[in-house]
Amino acid sequence: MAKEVTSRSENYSQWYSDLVVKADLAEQSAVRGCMVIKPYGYAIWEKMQSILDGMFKKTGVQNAYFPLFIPKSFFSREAEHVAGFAKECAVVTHHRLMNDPEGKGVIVDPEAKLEEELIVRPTSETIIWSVYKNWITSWRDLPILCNQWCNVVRWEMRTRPFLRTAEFLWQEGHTAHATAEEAEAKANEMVRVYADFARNVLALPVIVGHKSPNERFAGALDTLTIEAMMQDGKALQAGTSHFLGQNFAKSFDVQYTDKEGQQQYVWATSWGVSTRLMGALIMAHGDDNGLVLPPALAPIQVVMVPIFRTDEEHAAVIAKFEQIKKDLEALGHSVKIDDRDTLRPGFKFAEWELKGVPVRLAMGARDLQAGTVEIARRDTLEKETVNIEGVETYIDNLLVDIQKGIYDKAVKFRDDHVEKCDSWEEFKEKIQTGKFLLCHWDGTAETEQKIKDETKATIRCIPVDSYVCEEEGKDIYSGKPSHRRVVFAIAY
RNA sequence: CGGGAUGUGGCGCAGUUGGCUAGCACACCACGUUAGGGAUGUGAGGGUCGUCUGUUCGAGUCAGAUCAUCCCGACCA
Repeated sequence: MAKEVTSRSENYSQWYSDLVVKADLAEQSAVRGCMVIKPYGYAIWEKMQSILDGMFKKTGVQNAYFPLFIPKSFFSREAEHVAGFAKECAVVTHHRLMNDPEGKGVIVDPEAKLEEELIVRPTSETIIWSVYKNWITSWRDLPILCNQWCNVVRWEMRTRPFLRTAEFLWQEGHTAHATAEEAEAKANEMVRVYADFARNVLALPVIVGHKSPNERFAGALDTLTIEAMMQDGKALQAGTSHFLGQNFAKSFDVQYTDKEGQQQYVWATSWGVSTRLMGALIMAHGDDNGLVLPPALAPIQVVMVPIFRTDEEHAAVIAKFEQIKKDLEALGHSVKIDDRDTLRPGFKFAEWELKGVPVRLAMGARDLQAGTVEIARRDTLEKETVNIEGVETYIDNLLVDIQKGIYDKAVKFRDDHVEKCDSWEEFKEKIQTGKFLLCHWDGTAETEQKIKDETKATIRCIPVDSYVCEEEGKDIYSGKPSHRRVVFAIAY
């Protein structure tokens, strides 16, 4: 029987696409560059949402919702911001359809042309700041800490499931503060939330750092990022948090009266993560048998597959499963008994592996006799048979183990693929083999651009927690003096 | 938008220099035997070949146009 998933070694990108489809996460939709997220894939996204949302709320952030459509004129207020998005927007020009008088089908009613076009949001800064203007008049109104879960549309020229789709789901937080310090602290706090989430829930060992000016968000003074490494050694920007300074406040004239009675512009941040996190998860942990979900994220943590010949055996196994299920649920775990009687056990094993369920139990006549159950862990594919007594405690511990195992494996992989590099010749060669290279950089956009032109590698970040390397040296390309190393990699 | 490629049942493909009722594997449906790692036998159903126009006695096959998709760039979370 042929493998469902193409081997990674052949073509990583093909492997990834196959995995997305075969694991029942998503499929291509009829709309260019968009995808249909299927129930199983969406359950994973929902879980991400609920965990993240809880983390946001602990920092005082509240959810809100702003319109999908943004009047075109809003975009003309922040020049730098628009430069970053104008090229890739979907624009609504009409509001009505009509029957084609010439023949079949419907056409856009030319009478229904909008006076002002509406832009389908590529991000909501402009509309949110036009609203914030009315919300903020006094220092007592600050800070404003809002987040919205929504979809956005960017008419990308090239799309890829979960990593870059024309429409994607995300959350975008937008905050307004009285002082620069407070805003910067918030941007920093939120990137920490992302890093914690990535490491503890997604088991992704991300690198936290600042973006170089070239790679910054349009309109930001500083962009913080979490950068993850995929199994082909390429980088994926998994989340960003921006310190926007007073750019948006000035463009949208958002001022407050301070305690001294002076008019002041507010300071802003924005931060977001998207369904791209799903892509990160798949590419970082998946193997040739399919998805590997960390227990903290898995919508189903334990799946149970009964093996039986007769109705009596079936009933006995299911009864045992029900008991274990109850015990596991009492410990807060999500469990599924796969009681489909039309499929053979081997098929179910393969299917649940494809879907990445962390722990699988199998029980048949043999086990009923012996009072045991077979436990398989998805991350290592190891199987063992344990006594049914106290199995819930065993699984409880096993899930913790698996979570740690997946993370540790990813950390090891990353550490094995990060190295210092001080020779330009070596750089050109090694960067193509899927490595993060820690190199000196003279801090100029020119050098960064030249390196990008010659090798496609970009500065992923100037790290602030892992791989921090403050030391004197010479720029790898220009030879000019440098005070620290930065992370170079080829990115998705 | 530049370079390359592809459109044939649900998915993946074959279909030669135009020729007869468009084929294969998988999936689907029915029945039987099976069930500890993606079972198997028999039978059944489903496509008008992306779209339009042309050439021809005859077009999935040739020509033109058009639409769509994919890959490689530029752009980007």
